[in-house]
Order: sequence, then structure tokens, then C-alpha cells
Amino acid sequence: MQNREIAEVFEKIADLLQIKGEAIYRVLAYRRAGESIRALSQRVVQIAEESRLQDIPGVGAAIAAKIDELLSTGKMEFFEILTAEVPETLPDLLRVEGLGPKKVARLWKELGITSIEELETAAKAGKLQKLDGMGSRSEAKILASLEALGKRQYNRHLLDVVQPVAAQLLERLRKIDGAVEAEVAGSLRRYKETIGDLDLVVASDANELVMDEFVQFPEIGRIGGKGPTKTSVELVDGLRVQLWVQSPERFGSTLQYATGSQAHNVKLRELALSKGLSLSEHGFKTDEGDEILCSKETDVYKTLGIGWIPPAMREARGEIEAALEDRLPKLVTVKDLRGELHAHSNWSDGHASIEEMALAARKLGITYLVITDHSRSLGVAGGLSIERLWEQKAEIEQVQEKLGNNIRILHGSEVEILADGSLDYPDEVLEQLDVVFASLHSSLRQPKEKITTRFLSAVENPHVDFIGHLSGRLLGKRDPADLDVDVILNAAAEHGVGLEINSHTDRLDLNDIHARRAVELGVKLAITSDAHRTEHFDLRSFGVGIARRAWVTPESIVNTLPRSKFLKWLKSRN
DNA sequence: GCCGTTTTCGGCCCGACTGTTTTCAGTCG
Repeated sequence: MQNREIAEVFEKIADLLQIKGEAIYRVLAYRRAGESIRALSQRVVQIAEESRLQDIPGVGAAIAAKIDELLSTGKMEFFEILTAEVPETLPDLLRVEGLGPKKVARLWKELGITSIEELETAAKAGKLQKLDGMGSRSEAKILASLEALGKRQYNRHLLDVVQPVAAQLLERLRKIDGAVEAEVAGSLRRYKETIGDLDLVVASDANELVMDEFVQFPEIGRIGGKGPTKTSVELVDGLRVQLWVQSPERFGSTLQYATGSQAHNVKLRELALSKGLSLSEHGFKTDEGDEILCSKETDVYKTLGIGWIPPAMREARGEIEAALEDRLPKLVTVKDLRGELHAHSNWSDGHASIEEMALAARKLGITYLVITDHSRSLGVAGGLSIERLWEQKAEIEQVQEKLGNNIRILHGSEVEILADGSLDYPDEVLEQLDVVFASLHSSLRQPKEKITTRFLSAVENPHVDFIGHLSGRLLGKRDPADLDVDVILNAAAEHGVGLEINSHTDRLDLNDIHARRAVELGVKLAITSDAHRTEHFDLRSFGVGIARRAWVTPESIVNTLPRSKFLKWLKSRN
């Protein structure tokens, strides 16, 4: 059983208990346990085998027993009793904006509504406004939320889609009279792999004016709520945006608050309390009622006596403890990347020539570039026959001669791991390539043992240098393959094979949790653009974002090595 | 239900906005 599946059970229990009206802190305990399991880098199955379940934060005796029961029997009596009492589909209603557990419970008990469809029918029939405490406005709002919910295909958006929207909105906000500063916050600032809402913060003493102008922006489709300090809207394309406006002297605390994550903020506020301070977006309040204002975000952390925590780390995964012990890692940045190890050209499915790719890379300060076109069996992507592969080598040598020593172009391949676990080129071909990435693009739905074994045979091949986009997931489109990540990472560590963090925003693969696990196990990583166009080199910032979320330092990333050291590293492998 | 450099019991972050209320509960982040 996957961690995600176990986490979902506990998150559902939390929803059901809350609808049932259970004590809130019991509900929160289940929710926290679910979130905590979701964020684990190790498999719960393994932790259970080692009888260490209660080491998981938020898991005590009661929840540990329920995990054990779930793992050994595939069922949980507590969950079954609960769903016999409260319909299992009710939590779906919580996704409707404006509906929380209390209202969902009333809809169920008083109108017998248990699904989104039934809610829509009842709302259209005007039945909701007849409930006590609900009026026609509430009903209209629910109908509008239902419509928005249906329009959104996916609830979450890819990073490279949201980032330009954010940049454009910020530019417009900065132009408003009285706007001193405008910054992006929320999950985009934390480089979470997908974005639910876009959060923006403006420093201004003219709150009302900024808000009035903001809701007039042409891309805004629907206003969800509007106040002097907080406004939420939905853009015509379905992206939800929240804007906070605070005076400049409170900008730092507001930016910190709006950046989250919520779990990080809760822990930070607990830390504040332990020091006799109350923390909110307005800043600190002492027990005597005096205020400590933070115009800069660093002031928030400084006041608590800890170092500034990079946004990517703010997920309540031990970063506050690390800050308290003064052992925050120095995270990798885009500037640290000296080489690009995974790029395609028009020899396979890329859109630019080798020379164009090399020139674009050189412009970005990249000093070594590995061209890794697809191998022969990947017909849809124009995979290279062995003959074509050698013709390509000749072109690389020509381009190298033409461009000189500012950039070194290496000949690699993204070699398909075939369905039987063998590689798409024979060993005598692989050994002549500078760099070999082994990736999997087909037969991703094989059973776990089979897929894991395929990766293991690739890792054990002495010519393989890196494994590309391990899980094969495409965010919003294709689930990750079912594989035993720990087994593969352990094998990679043993054979000195690197794992890729692929920067394409629909891949981001390894994800942050697996990347962190990889580093724990001593696996080297590569942050790659998997560029198919010259513009794709810019995607590296997203791969770096994932690495930072995984607490990765430059030392763990192979392509931070200066060129000479990288070449030496390659040689040592061959 | 979890947790403990004040605690094994009594806490558990904090504030904005909305709708339907005549002073606040519910929702959200």
C-alpha cells in the first residue's frame, strides 16, 4: 500500500468525523496524521515492519494501531463503522466553495443531500434557501461555486502556467498609485509542484484604492470576496487569486503569513507563543499588548531568534527545528548549475539544431551540454538508429569545432528501458557514448515488481549514468508508475547511478519527497531541463525549486560541478 | 487524538470576510 493511499484514508476520516460533529482537535489529529504520512520520504509499510509507526509525527498509539490493521487486513473497522454512519461521498461537497462541515451536515440531515449532483438539483429547485440561516444569496453563491467547479478540469495548475500570470498581475499592481511593493506568496513562492490558488501581497497604505483597482483588472471573472485587507477572485481561465494588502511597515509579516504553508505558520506561531509572543500577519504582539512590526520578512524570523527559512522549505518538515539548531542547509540555486545533462535536438523530437541548442545554453552560462536524443525504439519521438547515432556524433564534433571551448558538447542518449528490462542499444554502443540516461516511456502500467525490476537492471548496467524522470508521471494527465522507490534508490546509491530531477512542470520527477529520500540514501542527483527547445533551459528554475523543497545542497547535484571536475567524474565511472 | 527544556492532563495559531444575524457562526487560508 502506498503512503498516499494510507494518507487519503486518514484525511477522509478527518472529513467524515468533522461532518459528524466530532471534537475539532480529534479531527485535526487525524488530518495531521494524514498530512504527515503524505510527506514521509520512507514507506509506511517499511516503518510498520520496523514497529516505528509512533515515530511519525502526529501518529500516536491509536492511529498506529489503525495503520497496522489497515496494512495487515486491508481494512479498518473504525473506518467501516464511520462510513456506515456518514455517507462516504459527503466529503466531496467540501470542495464546493463556501461549504464547510457544518453546512454539509445540515444539507445531508435536513435535505438528504449526499452528492454534488444532488446539491446542484436542490440548489436549482430553490430548496437550499429554505434552510434556517441560509438565504437566496447563499444559494446563488453555491450555484456559482458549482459552476466554477465544473469548469475547472483540474483543481490545480502547473507552475509554468501560473508564473507568467503572476508576473503580469504583479506588474499591474505595482503601477497602482500608493502601491509600494508587490510580491508573489503562497505555493508558487514555495515552488510546490502544482498550484491551487495564486497568492499576492501588496504593501500600501491605500488599501481600498488598491483593492478597487484590482477587481477591475480585465482578466478577473468572478469576485469571491472583497475586503480592505483581503480579496479573493477567480480569473476567467479558472485560476483563483488572493490578494492581501497591508501597510508597508507590516509587509514582512503579511508576506510571511501569505507564503505559508499553513502547517509551517502554525508551528511558527507556536514557537512565538513559547517566547511570549503572538504572531499574525499584522506582526507580533507581546503579552503586554505592545506590537513588534516587521516590514521585512527576515524580521519575522529574526524576532524569533532563528535564521530566515527559504520559502521552499516551509512545509513543517523539520525546518523550524533545523533553524533552531542553526543547521539550515545552503540550498542549491539556478546559478549553481554549470552543466545541462539532458537535452534533445532536432535529430529526434527536439525543435532546434545541436548548434542552436549549444548557443542558447552558452548564453545562459552553461559550460557543458549533453545532447541526449531518444533511442531507436521510441518511434513516436524520432528515436535514432545506431547508424543515425554515429552520424549525430560527427555533427556534434563539427559544431564543437565551430563554437570553440566556451561550451563543451557531449554525446549522450536518453535510452529507452524496454518492457523486458533490457536497454534499447547494445552495450558496445552504450560504452561509446559520453553520458547515458536510461528512461522509461512505455509499459508504465506493469505491476510493481516488474517495473522495479526493469529499473534495477538499468541501474546495474555499468554504462548507465543517470535514470531519467523515474515515476513517469505527467501531472494532471498520468499517474506515476507503481514502483518501489526505496529499492531503486538503494541500488542507485550502490552502483553510483544518478537520479534526475526533470524540470518540466508536468513531470517534476523525482518529486520533492523522493529527492529528499535519495539524498538521505547518498544518491547523486542531476537537475535537468529535458529541453526540446532552446527556451526550455529556463525550466531549470522549477527543477531547482523541487530540489530546494527537498533540502538539496549543491554538493548533491552532479551538474553543479565545474566542467573539468564533471569530466573527471565521468571518466571515473568508465 | 497527540504531545511534553513549564505539562502524563490540559492545552492544541490567528485573523479576515460573508451572510444572516441584531452580536456571531461558519468558512477560509
